[in-house]
Amino acid sequence: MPDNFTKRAGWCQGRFKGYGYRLTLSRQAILAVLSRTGEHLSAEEIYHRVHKIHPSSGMSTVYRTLELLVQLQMVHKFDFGDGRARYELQRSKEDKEDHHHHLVCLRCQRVINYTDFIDDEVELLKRTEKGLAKKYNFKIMKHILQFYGLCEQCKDRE
Amino acid sequence: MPDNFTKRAGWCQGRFKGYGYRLTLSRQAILAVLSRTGEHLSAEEIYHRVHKIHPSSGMSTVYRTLELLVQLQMVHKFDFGDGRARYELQRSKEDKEDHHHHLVCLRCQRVINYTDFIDDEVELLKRTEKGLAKKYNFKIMKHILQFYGLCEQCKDRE
DNA sequence: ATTGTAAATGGGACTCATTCTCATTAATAA
DNA sequence: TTATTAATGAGAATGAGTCCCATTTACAAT
Ligand SMILES: [Mn+2]
Ligand SMILES: [Mn+2]
Ligand SMILES: [Zn+2]
Ligand SMILES: [Zn+2]
Repeated sequence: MPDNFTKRAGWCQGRFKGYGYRLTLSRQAILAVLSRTGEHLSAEEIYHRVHKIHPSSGMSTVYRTLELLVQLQMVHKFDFGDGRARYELQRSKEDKEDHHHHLVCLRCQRVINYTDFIDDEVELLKRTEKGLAKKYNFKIMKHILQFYGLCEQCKDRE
Repeated sequence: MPDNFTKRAGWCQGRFKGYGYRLTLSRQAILAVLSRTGEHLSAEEIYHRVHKIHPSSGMSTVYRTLELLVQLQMVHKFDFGDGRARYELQRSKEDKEDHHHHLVCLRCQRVINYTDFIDDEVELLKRTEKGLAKKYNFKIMKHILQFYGLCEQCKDRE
């Protein structure tokens, strides 16, 4: 009986192969790492975890693969403002349960996924997108909405 | 009769001095450049324009001054996803006429300021911030909301 | 105007995330 | 098995931004 992580990794691998790319050991390891975490990992953090599974993988491959996964929309790439990109696996393409936004602590870099208010937000964003697209004749492809501040642990410190 | 740009630059200089900092030629030049543009300039672009006014200014000073201006909230720093920060003068601290969000072209990097829907957006953001602050005991200090896509000129190209 | 002083500067060395290059390896189809 | 060619890993290169420090400059006090 495979656990959820393993199942998810398997599904990802299938999807990946479906696009016609070769499923190498490095790529398997990267997908495994992304599948089994809920964190927002940097390329370096991913590299370290991949290294435990498949020590001969290199940083170049990690970057290359992440870039590819982002392009295939299997992974989301975020910039939380600390100078290094973060990556997060797209869980269900059929959104709803997966769709969330982020709260980022400016002090400890903790990232909280939140789904509260998402419905209101999504509705407003859709409306805004439609209005902007028409007024500026702009094809909107994505948006970024993030809140920054101090988390519970950091706001009282020192 | 000083034009608007000159007036704005003068106002900025006064504000800057009010904080107790020395008004050097480099700083004057940087404020002048920011005052007379509506664009979202990178540090390098600012450096080039400053160089025309005051050729002996260096990049270090441009970066240092921008950092200071951001800290004083006289300038906003943005990341539009192309690997270099952009800077924009805060025009009126008393918001309203100044408050806007951004539409960013992924192809030509053009940035459009828009104020449409701003009221709705601001209201939703305020509500969301309040809810998140309570639920996650998080002190929210700022947010980022940006739309990305293809501008009028780029969407039809090839 | 002159001077004393700390603030600010400029330029070049440095950092560090990411990208590039290229000789070698390995996944897949035949 | 083998041929093909995508993918890799190591390390060099890139480039935005930061840091250091000897020199200069703004400006307050004379
Ligand atoms: Mn997330
Ligand atoms: Mn703007
Ligand atoms: Zn924190
Ligand atoms: Zn464009």
